[in-house]
Amino acid sequence: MGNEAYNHLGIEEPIYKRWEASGYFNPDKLPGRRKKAFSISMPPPNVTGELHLGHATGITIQDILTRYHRMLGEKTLWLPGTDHAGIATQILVERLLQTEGISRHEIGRETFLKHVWAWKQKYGTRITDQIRSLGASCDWSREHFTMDPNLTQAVQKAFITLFNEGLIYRGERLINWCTRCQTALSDLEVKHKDTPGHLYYIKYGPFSVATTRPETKVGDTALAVNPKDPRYKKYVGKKITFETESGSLTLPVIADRLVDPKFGTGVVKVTPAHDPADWEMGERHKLPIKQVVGEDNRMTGSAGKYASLLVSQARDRIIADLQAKHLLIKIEPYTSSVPHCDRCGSIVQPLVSKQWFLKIAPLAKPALAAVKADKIKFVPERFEKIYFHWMKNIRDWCISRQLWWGHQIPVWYCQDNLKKGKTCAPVAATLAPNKCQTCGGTHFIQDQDTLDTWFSSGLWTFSTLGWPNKTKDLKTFHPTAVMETAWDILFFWVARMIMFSLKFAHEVPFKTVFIHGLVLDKDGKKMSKSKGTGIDPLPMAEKYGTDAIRLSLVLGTTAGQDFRLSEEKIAGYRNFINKVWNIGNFVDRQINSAPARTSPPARLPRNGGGGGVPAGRGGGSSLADQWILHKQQILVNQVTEHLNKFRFSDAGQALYDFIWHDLADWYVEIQKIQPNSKVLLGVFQSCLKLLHPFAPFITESLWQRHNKKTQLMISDWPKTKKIKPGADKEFLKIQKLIIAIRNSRAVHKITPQEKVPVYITGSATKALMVDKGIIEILARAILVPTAKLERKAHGHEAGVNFWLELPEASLEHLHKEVSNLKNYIKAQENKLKNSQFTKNAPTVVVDNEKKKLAEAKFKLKQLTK
RNA sequence: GGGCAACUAGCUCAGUUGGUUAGAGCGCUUCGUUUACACCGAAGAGGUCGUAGGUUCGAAUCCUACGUUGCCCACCA
Repeated sequence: MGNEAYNHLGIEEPIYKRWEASGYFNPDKLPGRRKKAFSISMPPPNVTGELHLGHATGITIQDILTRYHRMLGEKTLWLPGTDHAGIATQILVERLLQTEGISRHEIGRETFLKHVWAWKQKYGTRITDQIRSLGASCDWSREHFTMDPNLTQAVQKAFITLFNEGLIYRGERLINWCTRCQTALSDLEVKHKDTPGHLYYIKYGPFSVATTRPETKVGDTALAVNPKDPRYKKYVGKKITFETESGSLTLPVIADRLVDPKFGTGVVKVTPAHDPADWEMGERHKLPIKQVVGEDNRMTGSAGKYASLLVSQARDRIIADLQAKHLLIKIEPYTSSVPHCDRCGSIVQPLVSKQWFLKIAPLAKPALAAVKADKIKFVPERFEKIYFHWMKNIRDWCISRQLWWGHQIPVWYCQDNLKKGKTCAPVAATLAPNKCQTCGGTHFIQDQDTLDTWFSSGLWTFSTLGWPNKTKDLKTFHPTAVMETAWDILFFWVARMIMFSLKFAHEVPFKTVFIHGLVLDKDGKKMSKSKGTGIDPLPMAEKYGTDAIRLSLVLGTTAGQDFRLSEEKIAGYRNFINKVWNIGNFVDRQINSAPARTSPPARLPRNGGGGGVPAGRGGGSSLADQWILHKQQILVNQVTEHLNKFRFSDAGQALYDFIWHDLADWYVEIQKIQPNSKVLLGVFQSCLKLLHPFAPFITESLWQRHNKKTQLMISDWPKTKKIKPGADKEFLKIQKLIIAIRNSRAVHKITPQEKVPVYITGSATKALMVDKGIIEILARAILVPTAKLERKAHGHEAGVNFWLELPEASLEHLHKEVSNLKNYIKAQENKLKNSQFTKNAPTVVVDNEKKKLAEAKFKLKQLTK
């Protein structure tokens, strides 16, 4: 009975249901008077998302923080939600419709959006259900979606405010255009990949010009050289006329610092419409802009005879034409950095387009200052540097997307004057204005574009609490305490939340940013679904239990550091969970079967030899009881301290070590000899509390065996106390002696069944004999106290010499120890002889070294008697 | 081109402001079904902390170079 391994199946789901039904995920329903508020905003996963280990890591850490602070008695809110994920969701639904042969252009915007909402209705809870299965104790009654009416209201309010302040503007500028997604992208959504290609050297009159994109040469509007380059000084400011693949052309020669004289030939063709650097030069020198690549990835009408060709075709044609005219000097293999769409992976075309932009500098400045002033702290700290660097070099943010799924830009254009060929000033408003302020017209149409998904997520911490309304939640829970996220969305999201929150909520969005690492596969590669190298957390949870998954994602990891995960690791923590389960079974058995034996054996008064056990403390408790209670209190202090400092791994590791190696390996074994079920139960329940944030299911399940009416989730966190040093000293001697005897037995190949007489002698003999029973059983020995040392000892520990009764003395195993001791003593003596050391080192350190030397010498003497 | 991180036992990783004879898990070796647990217990082997210098009484820990790997940022055509 009760001998079965822990089976999480059938345990986790009812427990989660009970938690949720209790209402305690909601801070308003928590019992007791809770003054201090603690809140975390959950980074909203994409509605299209499927739970991966990255989510699981974040959810686990956030849940640890949430459960910990709830147990501390704080008014704790963890607010969940999902993100509409503009591009990702639109692509997904488009593909879905395509399988039915429907294109979104056929059905139109309104019908398409109905399909997307229907999809969201159907599958949008998948990700939140998965988050529930991880045990997340977030307040589902406050769940939000970025396109909820109140969040949409927040987005509109934010946009209109920025618009009216002149921080949002519309303009024709060079942007990143994904020809596949058919939308503009922000700089962040573009990933540069080193791509092997060619460097073409083309004859431009007197110059040789190197380029990787010869097809853009039909869009050239200048040639540029470095102002300091003596080779070309005489050309600067002049116009040159030269032969091209399509006839003769005249271009000005400008001087610009952007040109690197060492690269290529030091002469650059300038194509302002299709290259960021060229665009910048074009602005500086007021160059004409000639767009030759269109949004459809084909050459435009301005490209002359190459018009309507695909970009790649145009390139081949131009090269052929140049060759025919002997204008191509040479081709070199060359690897250059080519922009790709972060979403779909196709090549991004830089081109000029009319888009909405957010002026970022006025927002970035306070966002920088807040972190500099430590109003926001990053854990680990090094990410502040990365944040600063990015913030300082940030450029205006292209916020409009040519998508249908998202927040439609709340800007209205008057149509009436348009007929007369005039344009009125656009108006930013939630609804169409009644009357045009410019012309009195009454017909308006709304801007067709939507906002970048990250515009709405940037408002997340406060829009979910009710902003722009002045709600109680906003007042109570904002700023949030911690933002827990991965480093890969530091710029996308964290930086923008800081800017927006300072702008609109007039305070920081969170006080600490905790950054976890990415989960890598066991070969150290980023997990990838397409490559099949990923571990899917849900089947793993099914197999090993959710608690084991949670532990494997937190223990043995460091903040900000990517870490590897393997199934073996998860199995290891499953074993630990099983250990906890079995300790629970043992505790039950002790309580039920041995209630009469709870009083410990009578104690002899201890002399302790100075600094021993505090006499009054613990009354009738045994040395083992005192030891475990002492260690237990150290554990409470450590776990609390680690959690306060976001050292989740250290906290979990301390628990793992204590529960397995102190509680199970020693104290439980001693309970079989010297039961004290009161202490046992107390220590165990304290462990359940400390472990609960990490492994909520098993701890709650075990807790409710003895506390049917209460929930561990809302029990009080154990209190930290000052540690009295030395309270464990006497028991440590017993432990050492047992280990030493076991060691000797193993070396001498004494089988475990065989109980052997062990002779002990020395000053501590009397004290140790008090716990004779423990030593004899755990070391499988019969202790024989002896007046004096009768032969060479097999060991010296804890103030006694001991030797085993063996037909022949075999002391070989001691040789190594003796030689180690000798070496150590020599090193210590040298150290202490060094006057520089004794002079400079703190006295505590010196004294400690002296003490260690004395101990080693004494031990050596005992062993060589 | 700039920057960041990692390099510690066969493998995966700790090592909290420099101070015990550098730790854990897995794996390995030997032994063991002792009434919580074989998803277990006991004992053990295994590391000159990437390399070379430097600072210091003292360095895995601080500084400087270098090497290897990974990542981020960047307008080098």
